[in-house]
Amino acid sequence: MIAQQLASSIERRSGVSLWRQIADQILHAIAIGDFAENAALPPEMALAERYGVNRHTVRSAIAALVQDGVLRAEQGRGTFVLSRKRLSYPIGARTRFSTGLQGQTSERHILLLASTVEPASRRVAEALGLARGADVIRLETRGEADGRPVSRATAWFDAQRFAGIDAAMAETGSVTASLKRFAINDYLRQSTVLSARHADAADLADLDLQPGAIVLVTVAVNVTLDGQPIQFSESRFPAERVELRLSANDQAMP
Amino acid sequence: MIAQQLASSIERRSGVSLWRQIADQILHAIAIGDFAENAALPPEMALAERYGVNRHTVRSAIAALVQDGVLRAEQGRGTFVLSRKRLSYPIGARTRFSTGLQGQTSERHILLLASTVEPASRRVAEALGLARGADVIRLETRGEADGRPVSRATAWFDAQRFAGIDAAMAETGSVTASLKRFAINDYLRQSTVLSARHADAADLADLDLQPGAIVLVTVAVNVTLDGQPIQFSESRFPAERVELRLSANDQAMP
DNA sequence: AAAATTTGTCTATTGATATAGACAATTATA
DNA sequence: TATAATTGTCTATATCAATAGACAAATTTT
Repeated sequence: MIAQQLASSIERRSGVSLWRQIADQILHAIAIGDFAENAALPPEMALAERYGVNRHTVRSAIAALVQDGVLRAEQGRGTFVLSRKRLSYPIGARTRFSTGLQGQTSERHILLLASTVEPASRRVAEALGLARGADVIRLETRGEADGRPVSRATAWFDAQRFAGIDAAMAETGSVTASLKRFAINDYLRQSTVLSARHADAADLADLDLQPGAIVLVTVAVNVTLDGQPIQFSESRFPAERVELRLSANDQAMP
Repeated sequence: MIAQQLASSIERRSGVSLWRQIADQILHAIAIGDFAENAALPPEMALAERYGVNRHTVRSAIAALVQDGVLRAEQGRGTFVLSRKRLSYPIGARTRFSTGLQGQTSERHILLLASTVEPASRRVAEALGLARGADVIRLETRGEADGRPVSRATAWFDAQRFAGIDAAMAETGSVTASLKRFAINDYLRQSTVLSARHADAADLADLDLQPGAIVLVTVAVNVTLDGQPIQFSESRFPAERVELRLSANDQAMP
């Protein structure tokens, strides 16, 4: 009964192994709340029947999720759900990392992984309104909530105008706080483009994901109140841990 | 030089075959515009070296994309990109299917696949403000642009208030037009929740996707201007064909 | 205490995935 | 026209994924 919601369709000869497809579906069922924390998964034999596969194939899927810290298997008792539901990350004109997750986590912060100065690519130059090849600062950051990585972002700033923002980020752990040092007390998200893909090797490592994981990708431009571009960024969110939420209030312009 | 952007990281023993990972990366590179239409892919040997795999593995990836209509291989010449960039689907308080894609496609419409009356699940009842088990109409639709499926949606309406909306949808092919028959001339999107997952078997068939494809999922509630819930819906967008765009204007409340 | 349920481990076999090498067929280039 | 570059096809082999069956180990139920 509990698992009535679990989808039961898998594809053979797809280039994606059956055990991974099953693992993904279990993960999805947990993510949308079909299984409460500590709830028991259906027995291996029941899952095998449902998906029309061998018990060992189900065991491979479960083993991967146990390895991933999502499930806990106990001999003689059953297999149980460890991980909580996905974080709901609000997104809109006034998207801010820290305030957005309030109430869902007890602790959250942004970690600066690396920063470099480089010539602007076409894409970055266009977004920031700079000449192609102009110096930009690139910041690589990771967002963490309760010790779990929930985002991995790459952000670009005009190197001339925002010289030293890397140090400010390292110190404050906040984009909002860092921008205040450059006399920017408020800013808006001008545009956000959303897509999804499989995580690449670097993201797998940085976000502590298993191969085959999906990331939501947002490409965004932040602007000052009078429309000057400040920041161009690409953020990756692990789809198994985070969902993005557009609420009416967030969508409203200030 | 052309393929300088192509990522070159793949994971072994991940449950996802190497040829599928490579196919996904090529697809992604095309989707973000790294390859223009009719541009030549690097030769098979070059790709094999870049990914550190055998040429035959690259050939499997290319074969899948040729089968999928994304690439065209010509003996002696090379392999060329057929498909265009992703559609950019605007999303916000005033999301409408048809108007949103204007300028990007010459033709677009919504097809009603099926409709049924059923008791409301917990999720649907909560969203629509109905008692659990109350009758609701479920519409299954597919959005098409220039003959290509670009969305697959399931929508629920209060069966009492919107009796006959299935017929209206079949006739008009538009949610906006159908709602006008019920004296609703304007409506807003109250909330949107975004996630991503692998397409299930039904979506693979309906959206004409290859196994392993990723879909963006939006769960949304539409309300009247005074906040009464009208429609609850879950839409799936093939990530390889569609990206979702939040622009400042779309985010603004009217 | 006995029986039933459930996860854990082992062996064996089959099919899909990946590697390796050779050579043919077609097109572009020197 | 010869040469190089590129895709297409074939054979062979190794590894991973999936199936099948049997039984052990731990826990819960009767």
